[in-house]
Amino acid sequence: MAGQRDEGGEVVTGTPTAPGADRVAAPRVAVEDTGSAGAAPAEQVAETAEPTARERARAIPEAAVARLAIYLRVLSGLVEQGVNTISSEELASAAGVNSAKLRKDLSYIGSYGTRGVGYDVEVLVGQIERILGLTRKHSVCVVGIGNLGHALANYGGFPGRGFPVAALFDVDPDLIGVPVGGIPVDHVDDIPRVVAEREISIGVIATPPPAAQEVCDRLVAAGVQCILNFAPVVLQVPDDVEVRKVDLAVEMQILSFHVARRADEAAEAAAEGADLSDVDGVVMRR
Amino acid sequence: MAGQRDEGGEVVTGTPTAPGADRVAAPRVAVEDTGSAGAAPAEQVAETAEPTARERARAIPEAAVARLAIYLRVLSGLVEQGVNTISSEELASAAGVNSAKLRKDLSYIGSYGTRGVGYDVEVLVGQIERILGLTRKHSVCVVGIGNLGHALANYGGFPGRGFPVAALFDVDPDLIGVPVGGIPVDHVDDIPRVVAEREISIGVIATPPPAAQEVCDRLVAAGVQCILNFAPVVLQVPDDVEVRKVDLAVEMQILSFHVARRADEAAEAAAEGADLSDVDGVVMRR
DNA sequence: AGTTGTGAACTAGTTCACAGCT
DNA sequence: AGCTGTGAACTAGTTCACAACT
Repeated sequence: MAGQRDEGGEVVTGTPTAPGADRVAAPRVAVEDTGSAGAAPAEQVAETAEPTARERARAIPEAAVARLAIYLRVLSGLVEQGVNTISSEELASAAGVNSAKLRKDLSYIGSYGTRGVGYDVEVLVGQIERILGLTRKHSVCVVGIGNLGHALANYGGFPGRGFPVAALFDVDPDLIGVPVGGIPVDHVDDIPRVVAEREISIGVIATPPPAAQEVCDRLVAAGVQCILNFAPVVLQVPDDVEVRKVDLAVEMQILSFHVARRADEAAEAAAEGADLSDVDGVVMRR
Repeated sequence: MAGQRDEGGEVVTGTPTAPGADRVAAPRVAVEDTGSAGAAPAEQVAETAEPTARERARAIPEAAVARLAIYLRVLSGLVEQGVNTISSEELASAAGVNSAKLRKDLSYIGSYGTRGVGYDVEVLVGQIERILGLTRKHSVCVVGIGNLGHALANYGGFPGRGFPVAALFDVDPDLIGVPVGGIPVDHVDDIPRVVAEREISIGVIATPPPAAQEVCDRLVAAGVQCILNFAPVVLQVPDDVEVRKVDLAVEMQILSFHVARRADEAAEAAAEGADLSDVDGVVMRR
């Protein structure tokens, strides 16, 4: 019975060129279009149209990927409760989506259900983990050990297993060497070495805004291709780097927008329906 | 070059869990849907087609709202730098979107640009603030004063101004009364009283997963209609409550998916294009 | 009978491209 | 000459509705 809203978040896959040459801007070469970027020798390989297993993964809509992660969490809970089988209707309601969407999402990863019965919980867990790439380990580093960085480091091994925090970085000399959540903080200057040594594939930026872009550049230079950015800044990265951001200010402002919209609606309703027993004029409900 | 992707959100503010029921749905009835089917003659009031200021706000796509918040941040930076005017092209690039999208987004809030010139930075700041409801104060409470709760409380007055943290709650007796970021922690049992007294309109949930739903219920019962949820749980709320979530696990897993996809593509490319010289490393193009 | 998997229809969101104003 | 604002075209995502299967 609930209205639920799911936030995507923003995926920023590459942006204009180098950080320095900011306003160069060749005339708008649209997104991924045909053009082989300028001098790049990159030629478009033969564009085969056969849907291999790999193609399949590529074809999963971004929005569905986010939901698969949620289904996985719900399913993991079910495994622990000893549930073996579940229908799309049940799983959907536990995940806060409707069943058609759930089935469509699951169909992107294959056909693992049994008609008339439902889905085998363990099978589904396995398949979603496979698609999400959770069968391999992804070491994470956190840059910026302030309030938030501390909190993140202390989660000790991010969300569940599979995302061990393998390094922490900061610029503050007083912090270097100090263990937080069991891991000693390194200096950001050591990013190249440490990232390589510990095979870090995901970088988390929790620095103050002014430092974020430079930290990002360093991570990218060190080979990190996936970044989770908590700093309220729009990062500029090359095309082959994936950035997701978590932006408190934006979230709060979106909520604020809804508060305002709601108030306006109430005012409007009150204005015309002054006669109606407005009842739910203000807050209330339940 | 500029590959950019922006993911909006899913809008299910009033999902009637009843699968068949709806379907009538005149254009926008929305939000306060059929719920009170019986008594209240939810007459469609005069279906005026005039775009009042209010109507306008309602019509802004969710995805655009999120971006407006980003434009606002960029613009605020420009104000400080003393910039007076900016073109859609420039602002777009600073915000990491393309100019057509930016202009379309701004058009939802009105026409404040000057053809041949651009936008007046201060005017735009004012208008976006107005639309996002930032002209009023939105008091916030944080429930769950663990690592994350601490970090949030210490931001002291959330993102910029406008979102003062007015209360903190926890269940731990050792925490009650202890000031964090200047605010003494109250017991969750006091949610009803404190929320009312301090006119809190936004609740932030930073509790462990098992406690999240109950805390949410309490906040809702206390009249909070907007919730930002950090707990990895799908909250069930009534239709008139807006929930946004920040889910670390999901973010990490989406990144993991992209790492995997990338690796697959690389493998694939290597498989067929073994002859090609391009070899410039991993992946390219999307 | 019961439930999945999926084309087809629909809705939301993005980009194009250009008329219209300064 | 330049830049905004926006209909129209397009793309992505969601929901419907039902055939296919157990």
